[in-house]
Amino acid sequence: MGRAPCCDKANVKRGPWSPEEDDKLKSYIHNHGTGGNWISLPQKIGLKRCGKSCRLRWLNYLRPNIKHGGFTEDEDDLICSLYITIGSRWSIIAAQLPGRTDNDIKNYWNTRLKKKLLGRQRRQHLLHARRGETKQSINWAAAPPPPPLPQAAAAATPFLMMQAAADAYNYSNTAAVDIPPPPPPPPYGNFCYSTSSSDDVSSFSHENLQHLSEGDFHGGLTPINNINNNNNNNDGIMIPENLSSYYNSMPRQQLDGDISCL
DNA sequence: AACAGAACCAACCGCAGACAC
DNA sequence: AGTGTCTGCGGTTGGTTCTGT
Repeated sequence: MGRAPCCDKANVKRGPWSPEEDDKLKSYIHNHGTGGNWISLPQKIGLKRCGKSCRLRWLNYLRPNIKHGGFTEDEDDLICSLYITIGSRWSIIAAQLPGRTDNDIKNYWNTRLKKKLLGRQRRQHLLHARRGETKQSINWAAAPPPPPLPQAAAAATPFLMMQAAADAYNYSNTAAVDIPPPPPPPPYGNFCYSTSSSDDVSSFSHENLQHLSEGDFHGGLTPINNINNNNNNNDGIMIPENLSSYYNSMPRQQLDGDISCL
């Protein structure tokens, strides 16, 4: 036999929390802790809430030292770098940002940061166009079969795909005439991107990746805390040292799936 | 001033893995 | 060992606020 059901959904209150409910939850947890069981907690306090809802409320808003809003440029950069590195693992990203919750970061990313990043790409694209610079065209159909990548380089693939998504965005928003959007990028697309951009996050071309060894990603990683101190010389993919082993242990297929939303 | 659409964000939903029985 | 619940996570929804016309 398993455990008792979570809660009777017909008899639980839903929607925004009142200050009274917040007070009850906060003072109970302050005095007794969660007791390791969120499901039974609302009953003990006399709250008509689902245990899941209590947990969410506590973790995202009531627990001490939570920061809301007012994300700094440094935090923006860190979130972008981590997203590029590990995808939408919000709990891991939140763990790198003291006082921030995964929900907060997720909302912030979805509503602002994603656009900000794409906006940067777009501006850069326009700048290149204005200067008369040309980028190597992306020939999706004719791309040769990808040679095997070193494991760590393969781990960077989500970033390349994100770049491809950003470029697809640029193409579809800057063209004078309607050009059909490019087809979805192949797993290891034939991309070419500047590595000297003024963007906070720089990239490697696929070709460059071929010449990188695992050491370039592991031993020679740029520690994530250094990102904030850098200017325009971030010509690499930055992986937090304490996350690189975790990240590189993940199956590639799963990681690629992380950016399917783009 | 009124309305529409966009942006924001708190909360809910559903899934997968962990775990109790 | 098997069953079914619990927990934690990421994705999504829907209400509220903001902004532009």
